[in-house]
Order: sequence, then structure tokens, then C-alpha cells
Amino acid sequence: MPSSASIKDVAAAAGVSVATVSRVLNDHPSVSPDARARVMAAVDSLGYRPNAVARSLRTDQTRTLGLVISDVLNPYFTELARSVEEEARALGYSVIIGNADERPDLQDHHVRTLLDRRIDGLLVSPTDGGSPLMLDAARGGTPMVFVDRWIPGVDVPVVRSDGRAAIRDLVAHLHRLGHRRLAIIAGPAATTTGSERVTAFREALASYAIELPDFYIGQGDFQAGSGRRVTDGFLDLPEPPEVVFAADNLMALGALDAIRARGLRVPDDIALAAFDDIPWFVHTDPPVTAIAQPTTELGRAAVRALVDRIEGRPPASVTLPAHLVVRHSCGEPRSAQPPTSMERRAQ
Amino acid sequence: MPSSASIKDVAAAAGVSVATVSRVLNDHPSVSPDARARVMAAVDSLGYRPNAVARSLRTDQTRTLGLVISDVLNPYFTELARSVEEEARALGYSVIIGNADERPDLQDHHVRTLLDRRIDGLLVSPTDGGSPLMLDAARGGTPMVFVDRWIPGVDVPVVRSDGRAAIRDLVAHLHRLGHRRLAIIAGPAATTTGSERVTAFREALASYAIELPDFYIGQGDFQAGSGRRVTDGFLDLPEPPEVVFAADNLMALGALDAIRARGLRVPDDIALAAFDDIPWFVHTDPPVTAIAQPTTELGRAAVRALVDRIEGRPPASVTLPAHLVVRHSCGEPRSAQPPTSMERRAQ
DNA sequence: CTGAAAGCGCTTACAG
DNA sequence: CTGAAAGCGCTTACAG
Repeated sequence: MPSSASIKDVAAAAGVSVATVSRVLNDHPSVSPDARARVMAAVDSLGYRPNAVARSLRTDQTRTLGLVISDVLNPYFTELARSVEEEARALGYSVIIGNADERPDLQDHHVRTLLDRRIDGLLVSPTDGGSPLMLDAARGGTPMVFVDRWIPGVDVPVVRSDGRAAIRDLVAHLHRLGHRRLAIIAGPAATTTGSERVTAFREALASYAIELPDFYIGQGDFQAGSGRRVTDGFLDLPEPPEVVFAADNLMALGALDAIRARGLRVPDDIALAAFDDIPWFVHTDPPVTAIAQPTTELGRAAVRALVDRIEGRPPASVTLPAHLVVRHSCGEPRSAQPPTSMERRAQ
Repeated sequence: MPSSASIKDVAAAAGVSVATVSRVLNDHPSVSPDARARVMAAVDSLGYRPNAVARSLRTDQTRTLGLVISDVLNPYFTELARSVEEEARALGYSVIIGNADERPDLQDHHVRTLLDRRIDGLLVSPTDGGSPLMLDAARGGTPMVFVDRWIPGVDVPVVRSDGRAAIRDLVAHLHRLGHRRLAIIAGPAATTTGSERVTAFREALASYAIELPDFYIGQGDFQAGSGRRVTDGFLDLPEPPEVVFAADNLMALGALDAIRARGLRVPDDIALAAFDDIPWFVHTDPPVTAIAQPTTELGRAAVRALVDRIEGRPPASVTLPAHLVVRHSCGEPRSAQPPTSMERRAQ
């Protein structure tokens, strides 16, 4: 087991003190070339690797970021997580991901675990309105930034995208196609993205003098199962909506399931649009009209804000625009070939 | 900052020694009820949380598992990662995920980082045939198990699924539909899943006296871009294949992109099948015939094997069967409604 | 049942 | 340029 050698073994093998070993390992300038060479040789021959746990205890920093997301299985969050890890790595940090599965209790579990591990900073996309633990954490000493979703009234930078303009574009698109009975599958009201998307949708409809009655607002939880249940409910209405707008891609998948289970077709029988765009939407039957967030940029910006905070620079909140990607699920004519998923991702 | 209180502060507040505090925190039996109560009260009022870093250094265990996967953006691996975290949590472990993005250098980076952090055990799905570092790690002191992919000749338990029977079923299905020119988009030959799927495909074809010529074997890397390039190559052949079998779901996505970019239709112009099934395959145009792995069970079994090894019990390799899910992308008639993604996932 | 003390593997003033 | 020593926050024999 080469990895069990400690700094003491290296010092002994090199004939120097542990202080000197530590210095060469940390590129401290005041080490003689000779000592440096002997230490390096000892490190190599012993296969020595510094113990990060010991180092963290001593330096009081772990060079680790925590990321608590609502649902790893949601492609939007998977992509966000990937971007976060990439940027963090570039800045010399590791990231530990906690998957809350849209469950506040699980979210708290991960926040607690991460805090116990003394991560240097925490990135979170809160599943709810803020548990006592989360609030404590936000007020406590650990640098924190919210990404995608946030908790109002808490003094923490927020990195997110604003979908309101894109939702207005979507509603304009829908209205132009003649749709007047529009329904939404909402996310949990306790999440900002859950409530904001409904509000933005309602406001956009209002500018066309269209109401959003309660029976056209289905309460989902950002997971596929709820999209299915809500859509079933819409379809059972005496006057079902002409369009269903799912507030995330997973609920859109559930909606597709429900529509398909009844032998109905999109967009002929009912139109569908989704918040969050993913590569598969290009290839679904039909391709789904969606609102795309600049996910990679969001992840990058969130990490930069957090690292700024950790390293003593003033962090900035950032809001990036989302945009509408029109495809065929709302009834528009099949004319030009839309870009493929590869092209779209490259842009 | 409540989290900055240390065990010393708690001891002072409770009027006991740090040893006693440690004992109540660790549920050691020999503590008087009175001392216990005073300690608990102090813990509460200080908002004390034990420092996991210090504890790990002292106990030489981190209660953490490392998981190095080839690509988080691949839904198969995302689901695997989720299952791993879930089972690990049930057993009292955390997991740190390293995403190799199919790059051996990144894989090594994560293995190194994880080892430096002194994780208790390592789960890996190797991206290549085994870098020196990986080989060292496998021979070294850290408990390890391979999941999905493995490195031949290394004495490490393997938890994976065997797709050979399902590939035979697929070829039978394809043959019955009259297809005779079959091509495969392979994964990297340096990965076991990359080479095995080609071998199994070739053997299955052989039993129908069909050859698998080199020009019908496209070299991919399990990512969408390669699926697209390879498919383009197939389509440019003087005699293109009638069927393309993608060795994973991402390359199938790339294939769909390529086919679509030429204005061709699946299955009329060319049939498509994929290894790895995902919820979206139910809703693609057309629904994709795929080979499904018992992903959740794989993740669970891998964690159990690793924890067995960590805790001194003999770990067992496990091999689970994959199975064919026939949908419409190979040309079969559209008759009965296939199950929705929800139903399929529940079974 | 309890506490003083050693020690896990590092880093870093401090003194030389 | 170098080393002895202190100390990060815990746990755990050891002695009482």
C-alpha cells in the first residue's frame, strides 16, 4: 500500500525534517535545490501522496464546494452540475454533489453533511422555501450562493436565469397559433421557479386578455409522475385546455406519457410546451417547443460568484436571459428543418 | 457562526472534559445521565456540529465512497450514480462523484483526488484499459469495485450486466424483420463494454450466417458527436446498412441527429437500435428499440459489494441480465401501445 | 463514570 | 535555508 506513507516517512527517507518536506510539497521558495531533489526522490520511491484530510484540518480549508441540487435525474440539473464541476476544477476546487430529489428532508441531510465536512462554500438550488437549517446556513459562516432557485429575503447572491421574456414569447407564439385555453403544470409554490413561471405565464396571458383559471393550473413537483397526473386531470376536464405548458422538462415527459396513454396526439389533440430545453426534445414525437436556459453559463457564473465570496472578493448576483426555441409541439407547420441537438448545443 | 464552535467549547459550556463530550456524541454507554444531559444542552445552545475532517483524521475513515463514472450527462450513468448514492446513504456512507467525461486524464485526476481525500472505497467504471494510476489503486490499499465496465486481469470485484442474450434477441428481431446489412457504432475498444458489445453482436450475426464487415463497424466514444460522425460515414457508403445499432444511448442520439439532418426517416430509410434504455426512448420519433440494463440494481449491488469489502466481509462479483425492449425503430408494425416510460420504470 | 494525555498527518510562525 | 514545536479538532486506550 504505497498510499499509506506519511510525510514522516518521506522526511526520514530524504534525511530532512517534515517541515522541509511540507515546504517542497507546497512550493515554498526557501528550500535548497539539494533538499528539494532528495525530497522529490523520496516522494517518488514511496509513492507518497499528501493526506488531504490532515491538510484540511490544519489549514481550515478543504478546497471543496458543495452543490445541493433538487434532482440529478433532471437533465437540466445534470448539465448544471457538470458545468459547476468543470468551472470549479478550473479554479482548483473539487465539488461534492448532494441530490435532494425534490425532498426538503433530503436536502437538509445533504446540507448538514456538507457543512460537517467543512466545505469551503455551498451552492444550492433550494427545494423549498427554506428550512431552519438552510436559513441558519445562509446566515452562518459558510459562503453560499443560490443557483437557479433561491430563497427570498435571505442575503445570499443569486445566479439564475430570467424566463419572463421567453414566456411572453411563448404565449405570443401560442396566441398566434390560435390557442386560447392555456394550462400550466406548475412546480412547487415553495420554490421560486415554481411560482415565478406561473406568474409570468399569467401576466403574459393577461396582455392578450386571457385568464388563467385555477382549474388550468396543475400543481406538480417538477417530477415526471406529477406531470402525468396533472395532465390526466386536465384531460378529464369538461373543457380541456388546448395547450399544456410544463414548468420543467420532466413534467413535460410525464405529460407526453399521459397524452400518449390515451391515444391522443401532440399537437393535433393538444399542444405542449416546456420550460427547460434538452437534447432529446429535438427527437421527440413531435419535437418539443421549449424555453432554453443558458445552463452552462449559469453553472460557471455560480461557481465564480461563490469562489469570489470564499476568497474575499465581493460576489455578484447574476441574471441571464432564457430564450424560446420553437419546434412543432404547439401546432406550427412543419417547414424548415430545425437545428439538431448538436447544433443547438454548440451555439 | 454557530458552526465554528469546537468540542472544547461544548466541554467548557457543559462543565465536562472533551472526552465526555466525545462519548455522548458517539453514544458511548458509559456516560452518566446527568453529564449526557448537560452536554446535549450545550450542543444545542452552541449549535455545535462535529468536525468531520478532524474525526476522519483521527479514526482513519471518512465514511465516504468515491464513484468515478465515464460521463454524468449520459442518463444511464446518471441513474447509476443516483442509485449508488441512495444505497450508500442507506448504509451510512456519503458518495463523491467524479465525472471522467470519457477522458482517461480526467479519470485519473478524479481517482487521485479521491484517494488523496482518503475515501473508504472506490467504485469505478473505467474509461480505458487501465492507467498506471488506476492499476496502482486497484493493487493498493483502497477497497475498490468495478461497475458496468472493468479492467481485465485486475483482481477487483465486478458488478455489471451481461447484454449478450439481449443482443442475440435483438439480432433475431432484426433478422425476422428482414434486415441483413447490419452495422454497429461501437464504444472505445479499450473499454470492456465497448469491445464486448461488438463481439456479442458479431457472434449473434454469425448464427444467421451474416458477417460484420469492418466498414459496418464504426468507432465511437460513447458520446453523441461520435454517433453522428459514424452514422454519417455509414450513410456515405456505396451500400449503407439497413440497421444501425448504437452501443449506447448517447451515440443513438447522435445517429438520430445525423439521420434527421439528411431528411431521412427511421425506420423507413434506416433502422436504429440502442444499448441502454432511457425514458425518452418511449417518446422519440419513432420510439427506439433498446436493450435495458437493471441500472438501479447494478448501483445497489456495487455499493453492497464495496461496503462488504470495506467492512471486512468477502465481496462478490455480480452479473445481472439485460433485456430487449422492442419498440418501433427497427420497422415492426405499429400495433399495440407499448408501455409508457413511467410504467416501464416501475416494473 | 470521568479526565488527562497521546496522536492522527499535516502546516507554519519562530528561532537560528 | 532548516528544524523543533505547536496546534488544527477530534477519539480512545489508560488510569483512576
